[in-house]
Amino acid sequence: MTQQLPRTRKTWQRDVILQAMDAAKCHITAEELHRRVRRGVRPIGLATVYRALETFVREALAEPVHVGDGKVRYGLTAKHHDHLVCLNCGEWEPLNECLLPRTPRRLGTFKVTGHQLDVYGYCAQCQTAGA
Amino acid sequence: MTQQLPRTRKTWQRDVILQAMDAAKCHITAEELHRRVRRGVRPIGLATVYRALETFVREALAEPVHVGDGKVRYGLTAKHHDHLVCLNCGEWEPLNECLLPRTPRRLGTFKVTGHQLDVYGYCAQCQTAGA
DNA sequence: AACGTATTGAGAACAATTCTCACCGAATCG
DNA sequence: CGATTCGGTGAGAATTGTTCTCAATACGTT
Repeated sequence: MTQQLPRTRKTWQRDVILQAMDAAKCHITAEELHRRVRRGVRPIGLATVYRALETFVREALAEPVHVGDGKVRYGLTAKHHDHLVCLNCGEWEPLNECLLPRTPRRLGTFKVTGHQLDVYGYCAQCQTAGA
Repeated sequence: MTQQLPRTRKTWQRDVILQAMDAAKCHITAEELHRRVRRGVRPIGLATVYRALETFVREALAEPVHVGDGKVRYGLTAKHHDHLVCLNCGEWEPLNECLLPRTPRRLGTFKVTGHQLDVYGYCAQCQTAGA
């Protein structure tokens, strides 16, 4: 399944999408990103948002997260942070301190560029609810 | 979104599903689980598999993983392990050593029961391909 | 400026997951 | 032990996040 990376071209759409990601406080879904990005003068299609995100991920510029519901969320690698996820209610919140401060650069032949950590458990509310 | 946990009842279907999960070497999808489970004497519906998995997750018996494609995979918490995920080709593999051996039991008011770590980067093949 | 080719947009297509609803059966209570 | 209650089950429909299609556009190079 190895693929040669095609040369990526610079487009104003990707710039806008990157700016929107940078403006976001936490990881956001492609749909949410699309909603924000379409407010601009020139509309950007949802498919383009998905494709841009795919490219960003391949370039290790962005990282996918899968907390909570079935939607994938994306964030800039530069603004990396992990999450607490409640197993009972599904709520999640960003985690300030990174529990994995220094990952090794390599693991065997694998070249490491980043990570995504979800800490599972129960939030305060669900604990008192009898979880 | 807090929900009271209903008392869960013991059913043979859930036992079968749990056994199938225990027999699996790594995390597997609900569909794959269903395929294995339907081979038995009495068939089990796909919806039941999804519902059982949801219950197991709420009880911290199983943990969801989202490596690679768009499918969610599940594994027993007891057999926990993390993954390496290639950003370019999407391939992934289980990671033997856990990079986060001891998570704190609590983080603020949050009660920690486990975690899921995805280490991102590029596999050997994609590195040589010019990634 | 012209060319080759990656990128875009809109909607259709696809697929993983959830929902619906009638029936079943595990746990509880008298 | 038998009745009752309410969570669980099955099959398929429905939902919805994501990818695909294809003609048109526009980077970047020559």
